[in-house]
Amino acid sequence: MLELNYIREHTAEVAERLAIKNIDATEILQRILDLDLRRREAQKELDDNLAESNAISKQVGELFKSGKAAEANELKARTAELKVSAKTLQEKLDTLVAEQNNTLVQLPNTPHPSVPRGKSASDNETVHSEGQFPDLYEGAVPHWELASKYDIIDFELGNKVTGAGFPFYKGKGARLQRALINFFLDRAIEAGYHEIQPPLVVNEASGYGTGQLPDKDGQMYFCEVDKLYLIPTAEVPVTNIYRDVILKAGDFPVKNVAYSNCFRREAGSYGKDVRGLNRLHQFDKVEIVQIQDPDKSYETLEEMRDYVAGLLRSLELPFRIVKLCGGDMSFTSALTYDFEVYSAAQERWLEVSSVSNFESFQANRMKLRFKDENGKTRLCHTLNGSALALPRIVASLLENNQTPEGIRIPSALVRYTGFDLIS
RNA sequence: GGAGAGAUGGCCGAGUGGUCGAAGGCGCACGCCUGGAAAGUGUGUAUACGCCAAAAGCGUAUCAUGGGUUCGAAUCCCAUUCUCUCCGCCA
Repeated sequence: MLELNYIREHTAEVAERLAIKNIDATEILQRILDLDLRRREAQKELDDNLAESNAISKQVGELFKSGKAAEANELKARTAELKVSAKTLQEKLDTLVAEQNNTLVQLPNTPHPSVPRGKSASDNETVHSEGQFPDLYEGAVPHWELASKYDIIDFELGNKVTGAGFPFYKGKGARLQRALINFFLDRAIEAGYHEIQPPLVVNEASGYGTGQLPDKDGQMYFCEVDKLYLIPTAEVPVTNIYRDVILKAGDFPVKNVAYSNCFRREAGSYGKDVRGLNRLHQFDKVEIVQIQDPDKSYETLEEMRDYVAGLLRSLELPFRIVKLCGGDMSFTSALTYDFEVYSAAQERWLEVSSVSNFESFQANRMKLRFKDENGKTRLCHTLNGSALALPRIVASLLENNQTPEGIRIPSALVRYTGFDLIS
């Protein structure tokens, strides 16, 4: 949620930045300002009303104490009137506040001025690419075929036991999963992140805090009886640790890392996008989350970007970094870098990480604040990134490293897998 | 799942109808003391919104949440949520 005060003082700038996301916000911003004006007016009226009745109550108490019951009863008549008007004024204020909030939450985050304009993924800007496409031998196949050839991932079994999008990992496939998780966690800890094991289900307030609710609730699995949501990413529980928290300036940067299963309904997805490991309902991901001083969050974003690039380099995967254009960015993000690895047998780029700065957008929803050097309470900036999401990494590892003898494991992983070839 | 107890500030904890945003303690910040530190000591220490050009100041709300009683509620009543203890079940 954008900050009301910021909108009030920088209306034109907010409109300009939202235009990068192809949103003409002038009307809605004007509506927010109008509502704000009316809200303040209503609050003033109500406050004055309550102030008067508070004052009278005090007098009444004193009169009773000094035995002047008659005078006290006279004053009581006035409070009866005030009570009625207070009720009306309160309702009016509540309506205006609700309306203002409802309008405010409809606005997505303002993109950073450097975000390229554009409508769709094709307008994204590739800012970096690295690594060589492998020369596959004649007879190389996509990962789903490798999975069954070496019996390491079983999609059929997943279909039987649960449903599509819930594969079993078996033998060296399972071991590879565990190796990747440990590798990613160890690297994050070396980089100064604090390891967290979060709950995999969260309540409604948490879903709201990171912005999955109310707009994207169809994406999450929901336990009706307990009113709990399965997390679509560890970002949700890990960021919500700091809901309603006021940090000290010295606490920055807060760096947490969490491995978790992620659950996504992915309603409406189909075709080659969901083939094999390309899109699952349950998958593994290591997520890095930082909370930072607003003045330093963009430095931190670059640091996180370099960190993720380092991971892909270690895995010897060809990748590119894409700066998302306004039209392709998420609702909550101010600047996002997507990382895509090249999966050689499918001959396509697979998104394996998304690193974003949310500025104060999530913090405002969550009331995540800090006291600056002057003792002023301000909103923090939040950032997060996948480091990394496993399935597509596995897909490209399998495809890119396949040889007639078997699948070669990159050397950085061997001490985690305990084998260097899947055959 | 059954029975009971409880929810107060960063933490502990007092407060059963008015003068309570809330005693006391701890913690924290700044100062004094000290060669330095500890101890001691003094002051300060919630959040949001509003009024004001702004600061100071003032107003309003907030003692789990929502509603009610009352001129007046942290305090009384109702509902909800959560936590704890005991029993049952269980990795």
